[in-house]
Amino acid sequence: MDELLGTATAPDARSVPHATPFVTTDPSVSDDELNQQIAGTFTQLINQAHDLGQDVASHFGLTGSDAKALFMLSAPMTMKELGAKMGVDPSFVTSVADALEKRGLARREPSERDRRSKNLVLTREGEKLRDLICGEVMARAPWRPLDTGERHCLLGLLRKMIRLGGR
Amino acid sequence: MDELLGTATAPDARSVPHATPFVTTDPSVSDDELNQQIAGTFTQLINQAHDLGQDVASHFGLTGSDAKALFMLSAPMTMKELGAKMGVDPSFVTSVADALEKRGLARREPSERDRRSKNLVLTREGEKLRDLICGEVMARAPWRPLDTGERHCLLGLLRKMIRLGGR
DNA sequence: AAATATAGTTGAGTTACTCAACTGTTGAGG
DNA sequence: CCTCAACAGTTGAGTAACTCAACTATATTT
Repeated sequence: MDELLGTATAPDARSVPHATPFVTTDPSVSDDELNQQIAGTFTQLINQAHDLGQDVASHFGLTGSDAKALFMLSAPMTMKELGAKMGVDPSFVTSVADALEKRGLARREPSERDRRSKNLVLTREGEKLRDLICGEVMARAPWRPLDTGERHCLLGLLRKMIRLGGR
Repeated sequence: MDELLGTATAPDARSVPHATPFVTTDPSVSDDELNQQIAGTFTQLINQAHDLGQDVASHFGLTGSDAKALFMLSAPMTMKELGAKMGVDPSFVTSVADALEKRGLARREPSERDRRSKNLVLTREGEKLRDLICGEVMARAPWRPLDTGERHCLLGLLRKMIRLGGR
């Protein structure tokens, strides 16, 4: 966890691996303007992505949260872990797990190490549906119009934002 | 990896104005993997940004939607326009407008051209609060760790995604 | 053995919406 | 001018996506 930054003094080229943007810094745009424009497009994109998720999920008869959980359960994990990964309260994990179990997409398996905790495991059905949904989302993902190079660049920027922007 | 640096072809420059990413396309990462990783970081960022919005809004005693509306009302507009901009149902605009009006942050002004429609206008208070919130959000925005060049690059990519990725 | 912490559940409440049905206004066609 | 469909906004009911407080059943610490 603590390779957080590598170093604060590292050159930019290293901080965003695989994506070294050589940019024509346009001096006609002030920093404030730039930030405003990023804020605008960013929120638009967030809405777009959110709607995409909802749309695809409901198309397959799931709520957005259920689909999100399905996606994250590629590897089995305990309720607590899923809650942490989804960033939600444990009680909400219960209702999501209930929903998935009711549809036969996942099951709770008692942990052997700790009888308080339960592992969530996808069933075959669950895996199949996850793959279907995943494919549909990818096919309509917002980065569809970007070429490979641009995608690498995007990933680098996203990672830098997450590493340093969290909290 | 570095040997490819700078070999990116010039034509890319046209596709994303003001942001010309010369990218080291790493062949060790498959397209599928790349997309998966983008999907993961992207959803993480979306959550982060969403939480930021909620957090700042509630810190100022507003709901997230109210703050969003406040931000978008920099220029006055009709309910319908605000609904379109926020991407929500007209009926929800009513409740947001009610909330803002009740707090004295905005008021409904009857349109002169069309007596069915009403313009939403921020009060002085509304403008002050919007600026406060805006400042707070900017100070904690996820692109905080990006330098100016990287921000231009990001904006270019975001715009390309919105222009071509939307429905 | 007792006290405390932890994993998960239940129930109540909130926020952020949508949808269907209604009111008052407008604009186009007869 | 009159009608009538389309439209802006509102109301009320319902849903999705949560949180919070309180509880149960284990686990860990003392």
